[in-house]
Amino acid sequence: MSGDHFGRVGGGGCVDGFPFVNDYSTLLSHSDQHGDFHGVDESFFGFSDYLLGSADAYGQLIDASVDADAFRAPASGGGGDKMIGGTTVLPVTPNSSASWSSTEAAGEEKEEEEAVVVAKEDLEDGSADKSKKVNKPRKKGEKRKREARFAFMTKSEVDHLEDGYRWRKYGQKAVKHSPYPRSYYRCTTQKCSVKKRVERSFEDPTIVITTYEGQHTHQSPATVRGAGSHILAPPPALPSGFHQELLMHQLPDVLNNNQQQQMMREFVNPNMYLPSPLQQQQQQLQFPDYGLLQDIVPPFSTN
DNA sequence: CGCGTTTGACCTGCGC
DNA sequence: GCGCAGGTCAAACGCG
Repeated sequence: MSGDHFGRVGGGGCVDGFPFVNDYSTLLSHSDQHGDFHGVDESFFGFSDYLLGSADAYGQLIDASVDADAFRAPASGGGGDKMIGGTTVLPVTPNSSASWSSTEAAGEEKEEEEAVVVAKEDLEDGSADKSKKVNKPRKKGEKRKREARFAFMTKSEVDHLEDGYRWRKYGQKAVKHSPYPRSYYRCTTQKCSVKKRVERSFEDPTIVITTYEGQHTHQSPATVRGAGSHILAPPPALPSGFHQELLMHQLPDVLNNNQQQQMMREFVNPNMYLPSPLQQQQQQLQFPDYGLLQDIVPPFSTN
């Protein structure tokens, strides 16, 4: 456990000096998948699977780098000393060679560009052949593109958490061994291919597991419209007593602080990053029970 | 009418 | 090769 601690959520609502109205305990997971992503992929899906699996296995997964007891706590419904009283962002992917260095990230972008080109060609060439419903044929041997992912658990009564972006649901699937379905969302902004999956933990139905994939290529619509503060307003549809707590977040230790911060901003909402601690404080105080994603970001913004 | 959701069908990757 | 599970598509539908 000598991993880099690049963020710590104080149990009393303090994050490295940043006051938090909620004592979010966060532990996110992230994976970067490109080339032969097997190792990383496994770590990611392993993580997901463990979330849905037994607590023991769950503990096993993170045993290598994380205090299993602390990790297990969320599944127990956050009893006792508030899940991970002081959450430590801990290294994951012990065996993973995955890295999120800027060079690799750039490589992935390139890969993605190529994918887009291919898709375009398919569209033009195969426009006449639309008999096939789904499917743009991929180059042979080409693996399905997977963008960097970023997952976190949230204790929430609502499945789809507001994060400032607009999402369109494009699918829903039953999850094996879980009574709760998994929903698939895509960012509605054109040219933005960010996706997100939302599912509920079957072990603790109060926990929502959200997985982002890809990076937004635009500003948050809400931010653009509402000059920054709009997105922080609680959604009107929130039930009374709405409560959500971010349970976990985890970033690979191969990232340095700057990269982690960057990821957080890109994955979640780049506009939620507020350079001024005072602004952060004001916003958080203003909306104590909402905006989990905003609340994730500050801890990583404190360098 | 535009936008978002629902839902069944289809495709892909992977393990056996 | 086959079956399963995850992921995606798109028509149909609902809502404001």
